[in-house]
Amino acid sequence: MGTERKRKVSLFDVVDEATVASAKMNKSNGGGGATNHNPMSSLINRWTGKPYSQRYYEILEKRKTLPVWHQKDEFFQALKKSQSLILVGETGSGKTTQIPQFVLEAVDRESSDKSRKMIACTQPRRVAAMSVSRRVAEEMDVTIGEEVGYSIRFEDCSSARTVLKYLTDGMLLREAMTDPLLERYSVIILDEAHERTLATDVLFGLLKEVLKNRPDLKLVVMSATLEAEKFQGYFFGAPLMKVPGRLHPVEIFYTEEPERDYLEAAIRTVVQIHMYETPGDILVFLTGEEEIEDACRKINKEISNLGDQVGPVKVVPLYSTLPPAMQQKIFDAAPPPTTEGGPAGRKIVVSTNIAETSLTIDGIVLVHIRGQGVPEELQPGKCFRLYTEKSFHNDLVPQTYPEILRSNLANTVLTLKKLGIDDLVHFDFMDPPAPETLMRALEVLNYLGALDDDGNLTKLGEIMSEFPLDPQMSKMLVVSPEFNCSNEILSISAMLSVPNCFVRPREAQKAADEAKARFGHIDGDHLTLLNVYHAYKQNNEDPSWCYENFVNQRALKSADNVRQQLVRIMARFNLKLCSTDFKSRDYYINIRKAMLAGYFMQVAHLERTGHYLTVKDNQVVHLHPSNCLDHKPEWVIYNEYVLTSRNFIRTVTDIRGEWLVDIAPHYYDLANFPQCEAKRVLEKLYRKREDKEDNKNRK
DNA sequence: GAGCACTGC
Repeated sequence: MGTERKRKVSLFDVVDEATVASAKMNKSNGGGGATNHNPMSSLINRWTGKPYSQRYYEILEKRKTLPVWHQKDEFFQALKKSQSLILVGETGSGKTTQIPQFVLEAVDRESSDKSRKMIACTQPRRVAAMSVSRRVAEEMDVTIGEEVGYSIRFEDCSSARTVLKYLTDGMLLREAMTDPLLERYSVIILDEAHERTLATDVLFGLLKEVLKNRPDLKLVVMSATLEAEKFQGYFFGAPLMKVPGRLHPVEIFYTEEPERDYLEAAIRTVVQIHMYETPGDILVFLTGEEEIEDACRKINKEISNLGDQVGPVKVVPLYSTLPPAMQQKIFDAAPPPTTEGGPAGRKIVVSTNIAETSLTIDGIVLVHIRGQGVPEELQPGKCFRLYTEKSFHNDLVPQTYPEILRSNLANTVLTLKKLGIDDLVHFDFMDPPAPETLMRALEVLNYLGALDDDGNLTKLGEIMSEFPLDPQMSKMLVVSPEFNCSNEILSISAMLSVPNCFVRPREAQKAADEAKARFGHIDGDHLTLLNVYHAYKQNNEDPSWCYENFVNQRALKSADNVRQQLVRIMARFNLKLCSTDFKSRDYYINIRKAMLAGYFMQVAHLERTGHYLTVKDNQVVHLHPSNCLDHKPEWVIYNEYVLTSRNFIRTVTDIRGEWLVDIAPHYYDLANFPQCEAKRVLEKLYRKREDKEDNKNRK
């Protein structure tokens, strides 16, 4: 009874005025310390049942300066009135951290029922889901993973107590596959909707359906100004609320002349900022992992060469394949001065575009960018652009074409089928893909046996849809036990799912090529990848072994992670984990056959002219020079078709024509096969097979 | 004889 009363008193809105007053009072008393007598300390945290910490009040005071706070009541009313709501806010408005808390407060007012449903807030990127949820947990004075949590691939940091869950859009889509009405949620917030990821677009259409069937569910779509009216029109004319961004003075500097070597220019600029600018952290944008690691090393080296005349630095890389614990380092504080009163320390974050939007790193005041992102609203500071002003206006065209209009949809269609969407043609996409693209996807899934001839999901398709992989790869995995090699196919799938594991530094190309050749398997690149994985495990995942053999340890570690996830899914469907005896001559043959069972649509045939032609669509292709074959096989399967200086097929493996006829006769049905050399060869193979069967029957 | 990178499950 007593706790009930305390809880009611402690609701956020009641706390507001009083707490700020108390925080101010504490501040004027000399602030902060636990020894202070806080007159409001009797206020109890609604979630933990304990008094709020001093820090809570300090943070609350800061939160109240965010633009979004001035529209809190307006938001409550809009949310109450309408099932869906569009919220437009620029970076810096505080929407990502505050709106979910407002929603929580609104829901909490309506019902304090313990069996209440969760609030979901989606983000397009993992780092954002993780970092924002931590921030919100701190603001609410609760432990991350308890009342506030997050769920991303490989890491579920939530519990039965969780009431507010941040997750990636892809993760929510996964959840919808087992819970099509998303019944564990009462409110769904789609953040950064303007990014229009494939998952967001599918969620749009799905949620439109779900809202009809669940009058109790509410949807908040949050977006930057772009296309807000389009969202409004799409979501039944939902009310639109605008939140201004925080205005920060950001000075922008351009280079006078185009930079020849932007990496070198970036490093030079960072060093100069560190030497001459006022304290504040630095954020640098570069293009990729290798470049970032390289830049971090060089920055560290250059600054340590300067000795004591400059402050200490902490250089932190940030990119998606970095393990989460390393990504968290971007939130570490800048190092203190080495000597008392000496030059200030600085944190330097060197990042890909994952930090470009939707991520606020405290203390960043100097932004230094290359590329198309324009994070001007971060905080007061300076932005150094390593290109000319002219180039900024003329050359940097924002790419706004949604992913769904650019992608192969086989995987998306499989997901939609699993979600119970039968009529894809009439599915309410915000931007419908071309019908041919959908038809092509349906056809591929039918050939793979995931859909029957009526377009219905088969048992096989249902299992395939559970794997976070392309349908070809899931098919190969699901059938691999029939070829007695699921362990090996698991390893190959994992290796194909991570960034290229072969490192080839400019200064040691020859040594790197030699190292790669030692893993080479004459039958193809897939088997070479298998060799690398086996060698990595046999050497106990030793980092120095990786370094000496020019393989990227992070890629292998991540492959191992992916493999474990795939193993769990295999177990869920009682798919047997098995291997052919390594000494058997069938060991590699079985693996190659299993791969073909998934990739029979990605086959090329060597013509007498010496060129490869892809089957059915007859495109001239070349083996990518990174391949490790010592011969030109008559038939190959390939993992990727890359159009660069020529048409290349990359990651190729030798397979036999006979297998095509045995494993995928439905695809290699010559009745609808274009005239070509491959067709004539296949005709012979079919005749041979018939003869064989005749002989058998005669015996 | 070689275009790179990034995001998500």
